[in-house]
This record gives sequence, structure tokens and C-alpha cells, in this order.
Amino acid sequence: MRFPWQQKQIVPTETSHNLTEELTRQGYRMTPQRMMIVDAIEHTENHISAEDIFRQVVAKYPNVNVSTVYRTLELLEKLGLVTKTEMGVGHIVYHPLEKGHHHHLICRECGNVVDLDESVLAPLKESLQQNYQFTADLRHLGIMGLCAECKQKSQNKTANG
Amino acid sequence: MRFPWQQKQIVPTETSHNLTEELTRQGYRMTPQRMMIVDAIEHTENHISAEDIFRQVVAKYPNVNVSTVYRTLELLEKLGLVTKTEMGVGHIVYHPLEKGHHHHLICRECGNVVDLDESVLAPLKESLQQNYQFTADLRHLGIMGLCAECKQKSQNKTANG
DNA sequence: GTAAATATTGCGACTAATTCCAACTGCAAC
DNA sequence: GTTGCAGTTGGAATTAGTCGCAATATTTAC
Repeated sequence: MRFPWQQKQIVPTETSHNLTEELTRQGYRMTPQRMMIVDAIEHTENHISAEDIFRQVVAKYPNVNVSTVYRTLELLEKLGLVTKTEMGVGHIVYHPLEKGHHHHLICRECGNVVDLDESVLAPLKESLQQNYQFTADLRHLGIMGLCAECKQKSQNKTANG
Repeated sequence: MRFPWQQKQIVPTETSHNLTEELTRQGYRMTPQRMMIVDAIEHTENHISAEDIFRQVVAKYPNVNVSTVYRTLELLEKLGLVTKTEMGVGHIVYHPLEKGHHHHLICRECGNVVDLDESVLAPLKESLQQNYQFTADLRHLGIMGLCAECKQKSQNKTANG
């Protein structure tokens, strides 16, 4: 019998190479649980919640515990391998740093998320440094607001009603 | 016998006039619970957490329920009377809008909070509107980072160790 | 006054996330 | 092999916050 983590699909793939290698290189163990968690993170299009990771891992190995997922995410974040982003109050998602870190514009009406290039926040970071001697950590930012479409709609509503 | 909410100190004061008046003006009831909650919000120097509000209210009236605090805060926020700010992931605080809305620079080392004038974020808001047609809601923003002092310290540590 | 309608509250169940601790794993030293 | 130990895990308990619902309070209509 093969245990789930011994199956082909959860052996580290090309894309998971970075996270796995970095973990082992720094003296951490690549346990089956961590393999499955890393795999889930790296096979997501963009970002993924802790809950979703847990769901995926549990499907392969039902005994895994949520706290293991959170601990692994905490470790990966500490090592600078994944980014934690707050997408609106209370909704936290993760994504691997190798895919580049950017920000998110989240529409509070339709929930749509638009990625924002890091450079847009550079002037703000500069200004905070200059005027407040504060080194802002702007790697994980979710900015709430209204997209053009929803703003249009809400203006129509006000005008008509 | 007088119930706690009938005591002088929780009758709406000068500063709580706005919130109380606005609530009643819009057809909401000023219940003893709401009086105590509003009172806590308005007698704080700057901002206050839901938990702290609950602690204060419970001290006067032990039967009050947490959910009442959260519901009242939700209502006040909906009416635009208080602002909800995320001070670092997972730590949410509230403050009355009448005291002016500003932003916060939160040092992740020492935890110090520096208030930031709204105008500093105006260029960013402008740029998001221009380049992304996105109307950013930047009223409640807590920016994490390192203050000058802690940055100095961390650089020394790296240099010596 | 009472009755009906509505607003608000308390309670208990639930979720996401964290923390503590005892048990387990892998590895090096003997 | 087995001992010791740091790293890691599972499970149970805890925390902040949310939700549905029945009970209560207030307002309005009579």
C-alpha cells in the first residue's frame, strides 16, 4: 500500500522546487504534511486561503490538523517564501512570493479583485520615509473601494431613487 | 434602586451628543446598552477595540452580550458615525468620525502608532483613480512597517551579529 | 388601558484562527 | 540496536467574531 503522500502527484514538482528546496536548505524537514501544503500553495493560480489549503490536504490525508496548516504558513511567511494578504477585513489569503508580489484592489460591491503593480505604491513609500521616517511594509496590501462599474451603478441608483 | 444605566455618568454627555442625536434622529432607539457603548467609544482618547468596549460595558451592566456590541458597532459604521481600522492583521479598532479620520503608521517592532494625515494618501488615491478607474476607500488604513528607531536598532543588530 | 407590529437583545451554536501540550519522527551519538 | 534530542504533529482548549432565533422592550393603533 502507498500512503497518499507517496503518490506521484504530491511529489514536489518543477514549480514547488523553490519552496521545498528553501525549506530543506534552511534545515527544516519536508514532511508529508508540508509537501501537501506547499503543493496546494504552488498549484493555485494566484492566492489561496488557509481553509482552502486545509480542504485540499485533508482530501488526500484526512488525519492532518488545521494547526499544521497554519504553522506551516507561518513558517513559510517567516522565511519570506509566501505573502499573507488581507483581502478585506477578516479574509486572509496567501500566495508564493516567487510569483512576484503585488497588491490588490478589491471592489466592496462586486468583490472583484484587480492586481496592482508594486510601482504604484512606490511614491507613497517614499513619502512616508521622507516625512515620517517610517519604513512602510507595503508587500501585502489589499485596498478596498469601488470599481468603475459599481461606482457607475451606485451613482445611477442615487440619481433615480 | 437605580439600574446602572440610569446613573448620571452614562447619560449622554456633550461629546456623545453627536452619535446619540444622530441615532435617534434616524429613527433608532437609544437603549441603555447603546448608551453605554457609545459612551465608551466617545470617552476614548483615540481608538478602542470591540473587546475593550465590551469590558467597559460589562462592568456597568453584566448581562450585556458581546453580539450587542458588535451589532451596535456595525450600525454606527453603516451610518458613517464611527470608523473601523485594521491595526495589523486581526486587530480591529474603532473611533468616532467626529474626531477626524486619519491613518496610522504601526511599527511592527515596538507597536508604536503614529497618526498620519489624510493628505499623504491623496496622491495614491488620485493615481488609482486615474490609472485603474478604482475609487479607493482609504478612510481606514493601518500601515505596518518599522519606525526610525527600530529600524536603526535592527540594522545595528545585523551589523554586530 | 390592550393588542399587534417592529426594533432590539440575549443566548447558544458556529467559524476561523491561535495556543498549549503530550506524543511522534528522524537523525546523530553511542 | 537504543538513547537522546530537536523538530514536528495532532488534538483539545481558547479567542474574536458572526449568525439565527426566541424572548423582551418599545411604539403604534385601537
